[in-house]
Amino acid sequence: MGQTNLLQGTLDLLILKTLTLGEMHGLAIARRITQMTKGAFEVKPGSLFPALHRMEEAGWLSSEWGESETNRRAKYYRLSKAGRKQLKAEEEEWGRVSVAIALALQTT
Amino acid sequence: MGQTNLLQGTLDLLILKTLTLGEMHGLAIARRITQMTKGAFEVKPGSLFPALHRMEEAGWLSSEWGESETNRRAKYYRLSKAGRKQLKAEEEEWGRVSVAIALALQTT
DNA sequence: CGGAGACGTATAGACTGTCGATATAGGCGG
DNA sequence: CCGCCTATATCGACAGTCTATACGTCTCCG
Repeated sequence: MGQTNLLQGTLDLLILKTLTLGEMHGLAIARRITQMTKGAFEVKPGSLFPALHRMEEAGWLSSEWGESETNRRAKYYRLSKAGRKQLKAEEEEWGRVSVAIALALQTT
Repeated sequence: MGQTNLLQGTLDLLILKTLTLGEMHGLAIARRITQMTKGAFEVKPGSLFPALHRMEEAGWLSSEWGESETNRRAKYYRLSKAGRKQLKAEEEEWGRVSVAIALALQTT
């Protein structure tokens, strides 16, 4: 049993949300997620890149090669229109799920 | 793409919580979860039983054959001491996770 | 009674997503 | 020039969920 396993299914949501802040390259997204969640989530490369590729495949992201702030070659990702729609859907889904579980947990 | 896919990792939590209401057989647990979450989650047999077996294997539950209210043979599950401890841990974990995601989602 | 259907448990197979480990490549500094 | 950091990438293992299917048995009803 790992330690800070992030809930399956939430990674897409976090990536999409992060990209609303502007285009960003892979590791920068991961860092931003760690930061936004105050360190609660650490996204490992082995999870991040498969997710990015899958999401690009799905048409939610578009990408473009560029250069990072530190002069390394980096692939910049940007939200597509479909991605924005997906984000909205996943935010709503998250709302439903978290309310449902909160409901269950407060049951005496 | 199924419809009401429940987040991986939350099933154990919901089962453990349900069993704090008293011992219960498999399908009754599933029905109770649907009810506690106001229909948001439907736990299918193909998810439920593997989970129950896994959790019993882990020592969180104990089981005993008996008879259901409708006179069918049914296996009654009960929380063990370790199960109560596990529930507490998972409740806390859920708290951390949901706060972290809420934090990320409210980021402007 | 005899068949239909509901109840309850169970498993197999496909599929998806995460993780750890490892690899490559280029820039930067000593 | 060599080691370290950044950045992307992939592979294999693994866990957990879903669909579909199966089987026994109790109840109800014709």
